[in-house]
Amino acid sequence: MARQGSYPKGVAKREEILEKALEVVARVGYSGTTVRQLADAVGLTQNGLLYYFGSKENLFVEILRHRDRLDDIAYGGHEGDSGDMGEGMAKFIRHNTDVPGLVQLHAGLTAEAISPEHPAHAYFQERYEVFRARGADTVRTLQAAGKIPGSVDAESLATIMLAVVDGLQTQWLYDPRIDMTEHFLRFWDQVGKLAAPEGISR
Amino acid sequence: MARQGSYPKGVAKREEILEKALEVVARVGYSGTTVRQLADAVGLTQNGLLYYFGSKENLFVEILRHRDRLDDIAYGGHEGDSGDMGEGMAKFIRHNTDVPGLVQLHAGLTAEAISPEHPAHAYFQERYEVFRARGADTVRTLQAAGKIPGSVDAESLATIMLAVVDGLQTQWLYDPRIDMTEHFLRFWDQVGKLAAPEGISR
DNA sequence: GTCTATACCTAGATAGAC
DNA sequence: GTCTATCTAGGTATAGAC
Repeated sequence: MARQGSYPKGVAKREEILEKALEVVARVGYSGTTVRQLADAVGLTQNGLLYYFGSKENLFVEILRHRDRLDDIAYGGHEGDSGDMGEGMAKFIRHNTDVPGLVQLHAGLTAEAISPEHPAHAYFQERYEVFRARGADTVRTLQAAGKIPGSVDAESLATIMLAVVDGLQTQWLYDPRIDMTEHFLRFWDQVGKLAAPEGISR
Repeated sequence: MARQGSYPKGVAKREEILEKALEVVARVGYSGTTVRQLADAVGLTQNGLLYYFGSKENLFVEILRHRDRLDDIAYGGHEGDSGDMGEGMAKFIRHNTDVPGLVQLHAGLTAEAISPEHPAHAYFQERYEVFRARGADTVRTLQAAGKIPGSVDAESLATIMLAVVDGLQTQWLYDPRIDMTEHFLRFWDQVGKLAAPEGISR
């Protein structure tokens, strides 16, 4: 079907829209942003823009996917460095502090897409699953290395960690004085202490 | 100004609307619910309903306040029983499992009301503050009783606990197989273990 | 004080011209 | 690939009946 975007111009415009949209969302906030505003920002009419993404929701999902790709490169922390799981997460959180618009978009869409019919539902559902699975894997690696006790349930810890990150972001959005990174590190510290309580090794 | 609702009939109708709205939201979901549907459910026109609450958002905030009052009575856990902080929370979470519509409403509005201009913003902001303060107080009580080490920052633990609850709810909304209560209890268990690591008291 | 009817506005989506 | 025109849905404001 010769997918749209196969022509250089279209591809470039798509990119431009993604970039600008991010800027606008960052400034205006997610719920406040309308398609028209975004269209204005790139010199298109509403429908000129929708031609590229089909719908508002689709555009926003694309923004998040775009971010995921970038983050995955920057903070992926795939191979090897699982010893620094906490520090990797902390870096990621710290980075998020600089892009409140994105965080708001993420939080907003997450909530909106809870109904299974929502166009963005699959994206988030899958994202949660992937992150939980990855997290659990890393935890198991840490357990094998003796950094986390084997008694801890890997899936559960991964789930809780994700919850902490999500939850802290919400609170931060309501009160930017809240230091997400610090709170997360305190949480992670406690997890670490479980392995080596009060300097007693066993 | 002779506030509306000073007449018995109005008061009763308000109650009825609140109840029915809850039912509808529970069934249709938050984002799917329209004012017209709610109006139909209580045998009013759209504007007949809006007469009572002014706007859609206002109505929803009222629903949440209403729930807060009920929950506060049922799971408030104010005086004395702070020793069971975790169990109290767990009960609350377990209860939420039975009212997914409410949880969805809460999650949806929380995200939507992040912009400071949103009519529900103040409600959530204040709620977070109150819950953090209350939680921190309880933590301090537990510390005084030696159930949590003094080295833990009470505010931080309260913040994290709130985050865990919020975050678990989101994941649960995306996948009801996730056992929020169990995950929360695991989390809380670990907190407890910090005080008595591996049976070593100090 | 309680409620209806009407009219209005915003915002997203669709169809078809260019 | 982009625009104009048009449609629809849903929330809101106002006037006034009961």
